[in-house]
Parts: sequence; C-alpha cells; structure tokens
Amino acid sequence: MTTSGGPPTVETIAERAGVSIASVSRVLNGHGARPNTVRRVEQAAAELGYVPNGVARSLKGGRTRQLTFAMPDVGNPAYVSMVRQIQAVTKPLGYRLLLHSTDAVAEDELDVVRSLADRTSDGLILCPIRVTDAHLEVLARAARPVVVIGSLPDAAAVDSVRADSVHGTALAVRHLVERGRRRIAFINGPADTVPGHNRALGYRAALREAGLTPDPGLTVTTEFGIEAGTRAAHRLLQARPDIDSVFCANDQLALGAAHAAHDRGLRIPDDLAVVGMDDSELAMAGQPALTSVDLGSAERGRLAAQMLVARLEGGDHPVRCETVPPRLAVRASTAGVRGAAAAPGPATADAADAGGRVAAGSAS
Amino acid sequence: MTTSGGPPTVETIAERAGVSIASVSRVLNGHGARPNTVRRVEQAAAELGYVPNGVARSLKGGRTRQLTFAMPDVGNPAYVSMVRQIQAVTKPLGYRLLLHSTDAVAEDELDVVRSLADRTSDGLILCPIRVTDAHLEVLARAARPVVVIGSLPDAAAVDSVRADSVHGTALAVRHLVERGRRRIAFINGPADTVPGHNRALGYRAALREAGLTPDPGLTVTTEFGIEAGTRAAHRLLQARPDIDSVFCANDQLALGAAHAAHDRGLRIPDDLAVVGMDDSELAMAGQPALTSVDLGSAERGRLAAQMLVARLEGGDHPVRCETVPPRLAVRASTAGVRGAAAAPGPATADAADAGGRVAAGSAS
DNA sequence: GTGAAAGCGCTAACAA
DNA sequence: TTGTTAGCGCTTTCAC
Repeated sequence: MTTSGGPPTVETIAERAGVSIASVSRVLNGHGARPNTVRRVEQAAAELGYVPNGVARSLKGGRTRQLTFAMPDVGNPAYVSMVRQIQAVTKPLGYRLLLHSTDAVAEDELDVVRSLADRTSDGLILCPIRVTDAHLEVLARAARPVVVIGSLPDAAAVDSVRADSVHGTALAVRHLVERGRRRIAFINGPADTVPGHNRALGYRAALREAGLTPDPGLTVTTEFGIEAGTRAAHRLLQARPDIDSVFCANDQLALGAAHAAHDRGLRIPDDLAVVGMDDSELAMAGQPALTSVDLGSAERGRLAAQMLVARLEGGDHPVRCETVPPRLAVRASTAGVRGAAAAPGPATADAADAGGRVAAGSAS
Repeated sequence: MTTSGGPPTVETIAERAGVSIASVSRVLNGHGARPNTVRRVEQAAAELGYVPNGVARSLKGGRTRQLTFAMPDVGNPAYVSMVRQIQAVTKPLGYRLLLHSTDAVAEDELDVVRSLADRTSDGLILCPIRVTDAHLEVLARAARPVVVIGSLPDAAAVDSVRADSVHGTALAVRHLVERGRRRIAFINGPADTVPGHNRALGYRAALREAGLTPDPGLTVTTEFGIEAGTRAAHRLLQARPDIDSVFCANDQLALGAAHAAHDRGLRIPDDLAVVGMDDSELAMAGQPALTSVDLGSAERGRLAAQMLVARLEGGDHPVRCETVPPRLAVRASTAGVRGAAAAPGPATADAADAGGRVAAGSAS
C-alpha cells in the first residue's frame, strides 16, 4: 500500500515527484539536489500540503526539540514571569515548552525528572520548593540535562540558578531602617523551605547590623496568599500595635497586610510602612504602590533557559551555578515620614549598591 | 550490535530475560503471558531501570498524549486560570500540556493550528484574540481536533466555548444602577476585538434598559494594564468630574482606575464606585476589594479541556458550542452610598438571577 | 504462550 | 546527484 488515505509522507511525495524518498528528504532538508529535482519535490510537497511528522523525526534524530519547565504553581506571578522569559529564550530557537505544575508535591517533582528517561523532552528546568536527598539522587541519574532554579549543595553536579533571599531580605530591612523605622515586623512564608529559612536569617542579620535586637514576637509565619497576609497582619497589629513597619515574604502577603492596616485605620506609609517581595504586578496594585524586593524571577528564568540551551547545543562544559542579585523597587509604601510620594519611576538598587557583600557561600 | 551503551530498550530487556522482544512488550503492556515470563521480564526491566521510549511509542501508536494550549499572554490571570483548569482535567488522564504564548499575533495562532500536522500533539485548545477568515480556513483543515475558546460563526464546524461579555457587562452596569449610580463611565480594552465590541454593546444596552442615555463622552478605550487604567481614569475624571462610577474591562484597568481615584482624593465607593472584570486575584488586591464580573475563565478552561478529551477519546459526535454565563462578585468597591462594607464572602449572582435573558444568539 | 517479522515516517550511510 | 537500504524503539499481526 503506497499512497493510502492518511496524511502525506515522504513516500507520497516521492511518488508524485517521481523520485526516491531519499531525494525528498534531502530537498526538504536543503541538502542539495539538481534544480529540477528540487523543483519537482517542492511542488509536490506544496500541492499535498506536506508537513513532516515530528515524531518520526524525533525518533530518528534522538531530539524532540521540546523542553520542560516544572514549577510549584502556575498561578504564582513569580513563576509566570519565569515562564515568559524561558519562552523568550527558547522559542526563537525552535523549542516547544512543556509545562508542569507540581503543586509543590516533592514526589511530583521527582517523577518529572524520572520521566526524562522517556525521551519525550530534551531537557528540564526544575523549580523545586525544597531540595531533598531524594532529589539529589534522582537528579544525579537524570536521563537528560536539567537546570535547577533553587539552591543545591555544592557537591551536586547540576547546573543551577539561585536567588539570594538572605541579601534580598536584608535589602528590605536596611531600607526600612534608613527610612527611620525601628520596630520592623516580618511576615514570613512557610519556614520549612530553604527560601523561608534564608529570609529569616537575612532578617535577623540585617537587624543586628543596624544595631537593633531581633524580637521573636515581631515575626509571624504563614502560608502565601492575600487573605493569609491579612490575617497574619491583624494578629500582629493586635499583639504589637507598636510596630512601625512590616516586611512580607511576597507581594500577596504584603497586599493582605496593607488591607489589614487600612481596616484598622492605619495610614500607609505614615503609620505603617509595608515592603513586599517578588516585585510582581501585585506590587503596583497596592494602595499606595508597594515597595518590593525583586529576587529576579525573570532573570533566573532567562538564565536557566540559557544554561539549558548551552548544555543541549554547546559541547560539554563544567557545571555552572549562578546567583542572581536582589533589587529593591522603592515605591510609596515606604515613603519617608513626611509622607512624600516616591519618584514616578521606581528607584532600584542592587545588593552591592546597598552596601551588601554578595557572599556566594551563604547565598540561596 | 545488541546491547550497546545507550539506555535500555526492549531488546536489552529481552536479552537479559531470555525472551523475545514481543514478550517484553506484551508483559510491559499487561497483555498476558506465562507467570514465569512475566516475572523474568519485570525483574530485568526493574534492574535496568527501563523506561519506554515515548517517541517510539507515539510513532507506532499515532498518539503522543500531548495537548497544546495556545493563548495570547501567559501573564494574564484569566489565561492562567484556564491553564490551571486544563491541567486539572488532562493531567489525571495522562496528558502532558504544551504551552504556547501567541502574544495575540494572529499569524502565530494560525501557525499553531497548522503545526498540528506535524503529529506532535494530539489536540489543541486555541484562545484567539480575534477570529478572522484565515482562522476559519485553517481550522477547517486542522489535522487534529481543536477546541476554540471564543466566539465562532455558527457555520464553523469546530467545538467551542464562549464567554458572554454582552451579559457580563450588563450585569455590572445593572448592579451599579441598583446601587444608585447614574453617571456610569466605561473604560474598555481594545475595541477591535470581538469581546471589546461585545462589551460596548452590553454597556449601551444595559444603560438603555435602565432608562439612561449612553453618553459617548463616558467611554474610553485603551490597552489592558494597570498603568493604562490609571491614565485612562485620569483623563476621564479630568474631563468628566461628574461621574459617580466606572466599569472597567478587566481587573488591571480597574485597579489602575482606583489608583487614579485615590490620587485625586476621591473615596471608593463613596465618591466613585469601581467594577472590574475577570474576578482575578487582583480584585481582592484592590483597596477596597473590587467588585468584579467573572466571565468564567476557569470554567471555560475546564469545559474546553473536557470537550477536547471527549473528541479524542470518545467516538464521533456533533460539534458542540457551550456558553458560560457570567457572574458578579460583589465587594466593597460598590458598596451602597452609606459606605457600608459588603458581606464578608462575595455575593454572586448569575446572569439569570440578575434578570438577564441569556440569548444564545447574541452571546460572545 | 511465544517468537519472527513487518512497519510507523523519517534520516543518513553507502552504492551506483 | 540519486536510489537502495538500514535502522531509530516500539507494538502488533501471524505462525508455530
């Protein structure tokens, strides 16, 4: 059965053009042929509306030109901005992007890495919520290149891009101190994660650096989410009405905290300064607009994509580990006590500018 | 060359287990074999850490178990909630999800449909910004099942799920009228799209229904975005300080408008009531929380996924076209003139409750 | 129940 | 330059 009912294949074209399938393949891949052959093949292909079967091609070539991105939550703006940057890097190179939402379930993350063995994807960018020993084990045996967005032990032979939440947090605290705040509360996300732990470290370190004594009663831990932020802030303001500012582990929490403050009749920033984290669109949505620490989600996504592509297309090279420095976007929610609005465009300062030593060792 | 250096294949296992590759395949697919054979094959597979090559499987079977979702913008919360629902439906069925951000470029959308011919994906959910004749032509020849999220001519033989922006808009306007507002402005998104056009229709119709005369000076058209909303609202409030409420074509615009109102010293809702659209997380982020029309992004995503799966797995069935009714989430930004806060949980009302006739003909 | 062999659609090595 | 042919790894007849 030569020309059957299905979609056209190289064989269909070969028959129609009166050449062999090898010639068809050559012409279609630009591997040179006699002008006359080229013309006939191209015409036949056009007439039949031929599109090469990508699966067959992949089977032969061993590459699918598909990349996978696995992150905890599609809904989180920080990950969405990673998706956007990854697309920006890989799409022009002809890669398709497979999306995986792990809902922060570790077993799901492991499965994604394991499934690289099915040859369905050429590489993976993994954004785990927490790296366990099981992760390291599975990553070591990964069938395809993987780039991790997050902190890995130095021993792990895996490319990675990390944020620096220690210094990011410090950036926020220092900024509040500079604006004259002294009783700086902290609404942290889940503490049993690497970033959560590092933010707590950065917070305490920056307070001490400023000559302030960390007060355990000023730290609250909760899940991420606007409503969670509202509840946490109410609890905090109830127990400690003396605080003059609050730093939140992401913009959702900060927005929730701002709501709570308004409910209690507090003015922002006069009575309470608020700082968020991630510098997502939500920060602009605040009333007033929120100062926010940008941990470089977009930059991390871009770097990870570039590293993965380099691993796939470049030759072998040593394991890379990049750390993206945090930046502070200053807005009206931390304006000086005089209540003056911040400059129109958000002022930014990277960790170094703000007096930070971006120590690679303690980075996360 | 039998057992080479690459990853294990059916042949590797066959050798190790001392059986034929056919038996390996049968055992691995649960097609019955002698207990002893089963045991030996399973053991060999386990020892080798065998994972079937998905590409080879697809080539043979003609299905990739991959689905594609193409939408205008990964960053838009409305599409993100579609992604989440699509995942929820398809992941348990063993499908992977390919994501495509078309940036609202029509040619990109067409390419996605055309590329179905490469057999790399089993089906597509397409969310076009505007359906042109070229779309219809390409859709008619699609190599794989497609479900469109959006409005299609009745003649198109393509499954589709549509929102009802006409009635969604009317819901918002009626609600404002009920709350005693009379000078209701409208900040619309790009007007040269089907939804943009329909929102304009719904706005005017609802005003007339309430006995109010649409005033062209009260409608402003702009791009989507928080800052665009702020600028549009400033323009509006400058030219027409008499307005008592504003309806915005999405939550970003509404948030921007709320900012502008605050800047001008207007109180929400007392001086200006604000209604958004999409009922995204941004609505909760407003100060006060924004009343918002939910056009059912999540529901549309879920339905589209179910329709696609039905098309792929069920037998043939007639073309389906579902319309998702809008809902109104009432929050503090439209509280009554007395300034009382809305009930804690958002009250919702579907189009029918609010007195609408959900006419299929005019739906979009 | 099991094995040999065909073939999914393509690319590339080899011959002519 | 062109055609013949051998696989890529898998599933599935078809004999035995």
